[in-house]
Amino acid sequence: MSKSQLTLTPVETVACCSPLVREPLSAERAERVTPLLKALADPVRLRLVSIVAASEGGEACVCDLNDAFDLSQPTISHHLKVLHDAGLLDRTKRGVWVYYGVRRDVLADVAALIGGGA
Amino acid sequence: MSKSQLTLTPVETVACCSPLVREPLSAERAERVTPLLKALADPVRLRLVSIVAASEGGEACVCDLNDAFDLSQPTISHHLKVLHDAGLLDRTKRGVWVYYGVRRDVLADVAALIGGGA
DNA sequence: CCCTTATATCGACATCTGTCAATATCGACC
DNA sequence: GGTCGATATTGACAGATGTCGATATAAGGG
Repeated sequence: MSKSQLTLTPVETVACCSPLVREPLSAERAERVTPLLKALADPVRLRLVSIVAASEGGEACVCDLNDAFDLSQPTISHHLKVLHDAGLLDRTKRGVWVYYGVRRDVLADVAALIGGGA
Repeated sequence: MSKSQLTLTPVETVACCSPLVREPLSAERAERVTPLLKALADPVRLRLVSIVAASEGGEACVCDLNDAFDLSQPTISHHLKVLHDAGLLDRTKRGVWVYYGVRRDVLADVAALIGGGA
């Protein structure tokens, strides 16, 4: 690990340490991991991740995602941005379309943090 | 399962189904699971769960939890209530003290939902 | 009984968040 | 270059959330 502990991103932080139940989480680690959980803690975003993850190749076009919800296009775009900024979704532009792909490794790290001691 | 799907609690819902990445989460399931993630998606509550879970016997006294934070006692009490209401922590009163214990099974179910396909 | 100690509830407040309509940007195609 | 379709950004607003101080409740000890 070349980066200083002080500059770890949420994704790096959640990947680096023992699960919740092993030893108390430090305040700094908790602060850095929380954005990932906040990103998942919304019904629309949870479904977005799920739809993307369950799609072939683990990615889906925004046009399809918009159709899956009864929400405005800007709202979906906003939620996708939140998930992307958190590091949970990759973004790829192909022609006019944008595809979001799930970071399964990050999901797995989050899961390991929460349930790693069970 | 004796209860109707319509009355499932968050804890029951998260325990019952396939992970995010297997098949798209329905809107109703997403709505029912989200409270659990919201409960975890706060740095103070994440640390509370961690401290409780890492304690001997998987439970800790509120008095100790208060001391671990630079926050007012009502604030900690509020966060513990959120975690308890979500079904993540058990509450036991022993004499004057209240002990909160972690529901490892629920944590495991949440983890399985998020990372179950990795 | 009263007092003390532990925990919860209430009311208030500032901040954060989800949503939309309007608008901007970016690519492709004519 | 102009237009059109796909996605992002902006600004506004209502409602949710985290925090506190003050107060309530509950249990034990004198």
